[in-house]
Amino acid sequence: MLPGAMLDHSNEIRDTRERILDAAESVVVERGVSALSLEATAAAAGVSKGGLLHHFRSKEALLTALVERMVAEMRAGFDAVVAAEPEGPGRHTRACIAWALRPTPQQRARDLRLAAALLSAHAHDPALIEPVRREHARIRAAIADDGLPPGHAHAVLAAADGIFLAKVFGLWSPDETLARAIEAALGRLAVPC
Amino acid sequence: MLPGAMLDHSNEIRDTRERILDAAESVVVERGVSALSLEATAAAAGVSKGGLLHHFRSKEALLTALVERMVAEMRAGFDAVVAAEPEGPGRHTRACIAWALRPTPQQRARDLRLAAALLSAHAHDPALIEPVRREHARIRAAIADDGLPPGHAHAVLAAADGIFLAKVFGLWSPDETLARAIEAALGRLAVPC
DNA sequence: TTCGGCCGACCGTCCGGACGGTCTTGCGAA
DNA sequence: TTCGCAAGACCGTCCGGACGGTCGGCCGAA
Repeated sequence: MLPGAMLDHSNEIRDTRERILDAAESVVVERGVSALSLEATAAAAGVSKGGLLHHFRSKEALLTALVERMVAEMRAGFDAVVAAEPEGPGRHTRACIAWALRPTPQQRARDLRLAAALLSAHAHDPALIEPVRREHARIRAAIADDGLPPGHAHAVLAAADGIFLAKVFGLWSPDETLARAIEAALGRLAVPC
Repeated sequence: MLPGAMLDHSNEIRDTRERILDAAESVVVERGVSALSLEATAAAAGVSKGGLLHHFRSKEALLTALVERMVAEMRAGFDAVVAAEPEGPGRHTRACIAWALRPTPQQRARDLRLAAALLSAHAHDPALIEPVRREHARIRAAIADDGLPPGHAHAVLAAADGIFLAKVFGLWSPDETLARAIEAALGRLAVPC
């Protein structure tokens, strides 16, 4: 056997898991939280129900994995935005602004999927989104130690949360012009005074 | 029969409906969205399942009524806060700040119930929260015509949304000190410049 | 031949909703 | 005033279907 084959095999296993997670998100995005069943997920992933349960021993395990992957993606995305900001006071706060109001195309596509993971996990059991709470606390800690007045930094964080969570519920999303204006307004809070 | 008795009867009917709606919210608050079944709601309301279905012909009808009541409460609450703000530019924007960061004790107690209605309705069918979307649009319209730069006003609205929705998911809630600091920071965006 | 990923039939449970019945209430006729 | 009756609030049971999860077996790769 070629080493490549082993790699392929290993990747296939991993791909199946990822494919199932992708499928679960797709079901929620396209048909709503209430349609997220093991059968529907398996069908969308091109796998039998037994096959799905081979990878995730229960629905809760599936949702836990969904949340973990979501948090990892959010963390990586946010950290990348932080890295793109110049060092100095207000760095993390400005990163919040950029993350919420200057989403990359990939981020834009992923937002709905992150929302799907958050909503479905929370609907099944609010305790499942504990990793999200921890990640939020991590960002709050960075924000609080950002060299800005705490009120300013947390106001910006709240606004970023609001932009994202309003999109989660499909309540509202600013158009490009308004996004730039909001960005400018929040920017006024993100500089040392 | 006394006239009072007729009134009592009429009130009882109304109370039963309200009691069922209260019970549904209680079930969600105490046991999560996934525990919201007609049976559980009926039991919590002290009514049989048949009795519940007499007042709400389907689960969807129950959730629709829940959302309608929630929106009416939010609208009344917000309008009251607006009325308490002095007239002039930025009035609605400052009302957003007060609504999110200076909740009355009653508001505080109701926030969890509003969250329960929002989450359970959205989980069942995202289309059910359409009234919430309309109410949000109404507030946006008021905000946009508030005599402030649109970016500033919408930044404040986003922050208010973020405070509330973060509480919906149990992600975070600022303590009293931080709330005052955030209020002050947002206040800087809510005055004509 | 062994092993692990995967299949698909099956089970027990729960849920939404239907239905027929009971009791109280309001009201018009006698 | 009283009696009968229609209406509506509410009850308790039942059913069809969907869902989460189990289990024994299949099959290709090592």
